Amino acid sequence: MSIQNNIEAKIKEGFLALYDVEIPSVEFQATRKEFDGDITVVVFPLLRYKKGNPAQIAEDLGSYVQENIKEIKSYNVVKGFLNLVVDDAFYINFFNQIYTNDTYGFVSPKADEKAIMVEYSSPNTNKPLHLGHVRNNLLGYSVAEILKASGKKVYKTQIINDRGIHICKSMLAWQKFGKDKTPESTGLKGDKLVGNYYVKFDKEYKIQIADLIAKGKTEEEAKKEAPILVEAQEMLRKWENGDKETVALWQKMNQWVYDGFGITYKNLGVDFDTLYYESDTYLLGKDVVAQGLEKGVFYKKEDGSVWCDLTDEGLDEKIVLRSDGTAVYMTQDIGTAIQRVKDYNDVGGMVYTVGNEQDYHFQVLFLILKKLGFDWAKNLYHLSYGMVDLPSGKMKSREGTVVDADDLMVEMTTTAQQISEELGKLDGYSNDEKNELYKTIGLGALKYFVLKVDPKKRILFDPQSSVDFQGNTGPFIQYTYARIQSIIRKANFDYSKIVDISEIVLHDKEKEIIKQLEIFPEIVQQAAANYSPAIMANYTYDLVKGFNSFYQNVSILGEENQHKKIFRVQISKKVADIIKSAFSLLGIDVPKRM
RNA sequence: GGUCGCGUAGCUCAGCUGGAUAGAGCAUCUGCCUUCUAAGCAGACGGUCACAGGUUCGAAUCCUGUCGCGAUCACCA
Repeated sequence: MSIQNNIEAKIKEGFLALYDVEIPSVEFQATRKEFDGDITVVVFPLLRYKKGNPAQIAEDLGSYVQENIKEIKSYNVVKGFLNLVVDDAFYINFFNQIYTNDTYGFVSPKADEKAIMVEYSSPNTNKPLHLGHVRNNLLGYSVAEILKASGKKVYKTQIINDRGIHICKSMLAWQKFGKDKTPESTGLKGDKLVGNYYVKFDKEYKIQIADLIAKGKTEEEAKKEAPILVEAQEMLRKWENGDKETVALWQKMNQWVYDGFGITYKNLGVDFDTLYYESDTYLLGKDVVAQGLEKGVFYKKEDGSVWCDLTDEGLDEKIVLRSDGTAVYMTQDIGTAIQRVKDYNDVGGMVYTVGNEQDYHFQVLFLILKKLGFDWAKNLYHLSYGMVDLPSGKMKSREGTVVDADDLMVEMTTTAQQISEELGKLDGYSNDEKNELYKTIGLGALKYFVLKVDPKKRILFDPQSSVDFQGNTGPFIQYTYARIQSIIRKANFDYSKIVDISEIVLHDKEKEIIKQLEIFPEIVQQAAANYSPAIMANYTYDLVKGFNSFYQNVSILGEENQHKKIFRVQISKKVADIIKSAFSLLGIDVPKRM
């Protein structure tokens, strides 16, 4: 039983004994540091059950608790707050208990529990990944890892948007303007090469529009009639009809893109358990629509199009099948969701990592799946995140105002290298080891920068001022980890034995750290429940701040009392372990030195 | 216009399932490397928690309205 549960039970018991009234719950908070104590009982809410002076009630309860719980050393009352001082022995015991637990804070998945499928990344295959995708990837990966740690079985997946008019645009432009160019011949990453032709298409398209307008067409007409667009549409029709040449070209260029993406994913450190391709799934969902029609979930309009009426739910009517019988985006998403549960029959819920411009779409999708009667539909979550904006505004691929994912990672690594070289602490490291470290630090800075912010908030990224390496940053936390590794390397004595409670008196800083360690399992659960890597990031920062203060103010290896020395090394090691665990949930590596 | 989200220090963000005097980092300014890594520590400065009402013993937090910013409301994806 945790100390808090124990106190809660005794407060209830005491309340009954003192006032003959039963209370349903007790409100706790950590004691603010300007007051003496560890745990605080807020008495105000109890006044509902027993009228009186809150300070007096606090006094009575404090006295009762102190007498009945041996870990409560003393108490004091400030207004309606009952501050309880917990005995050192409790914290030392607690620490001893978790010290050797390598998976502290993590819950292993239960055999009979349903799995969650987490979708993220889901790029279009006509252009390279940019900073927006980076946020998506980091969020999706991290939430998947956090869910795993919280005790869920997780499948990571994506739906690759590998078909459609936008894909045909880059295919067509390549055919027209770069037929002999390949990743091999140009030395370009495949996704970059293909992306260049997507931009090229847009340029050509704009020229043709201007041309048509000059010849007297309206802008609207020009946009529809530009020959290059008409050709792209024709190409899409050919693809849909299975035209051999078109399909072969599509396969070739998509493969270039996949090879490029593969490199980016590897560098970013994200992975997937299973992949879905839109070219396989875009026709799915039509049967379901037919079934939904029978059930009366959908209805048909005169022109043959099928709709779902969501006006009762405060939403609009939504089309689920075109009048010509073809699928729309919504049809496809309905079909894909169902397909996934068919493929992985232990899946009981899904998380979709998609930007907040699609909030409405997912609201509708989830509602429709519920109406269709799928029991897993209640466990669908849209992990909606804010856009990443530049000081100049929104990123636009076609206009070349994007921050490229590969370039960004290189820049971060270079910055890490510059700082490391200035500090010059890496004597004895080989070039390979150094380069590996620069990557760890650079990516750590980038990932932490992105993940520490609440997902639903938009991020402003200024390439000029770039990402910090000091203060509340990834490298700051990595640095603390590296320092602890240094202590462990230097601790050339046996510190494996558990320290006896009677041998030491806790330093305030040590107590702070143990309290922080105590809440780690709760933080994992909280981060999972809120789908929020930011909660994990901010926790780690608090833990590290506490440790640094300890490190700078208290001697560890220089401590003369052997018991204290051992205990301090153990605390340091445990903090390092938790940093590593917490950062692994954010997808961030930690270095042995830096 | 309807709907949804956001608005906290000069800047970037915590805190939001209501509790004590609203916290960090960056920037600016003071100290601290003959002692375990100064990417650090200790401190100073900095606030009408967008605004106005309401609920409550108590509101940055919950409710209503206003303003500002963003997204969305396609037989596009």
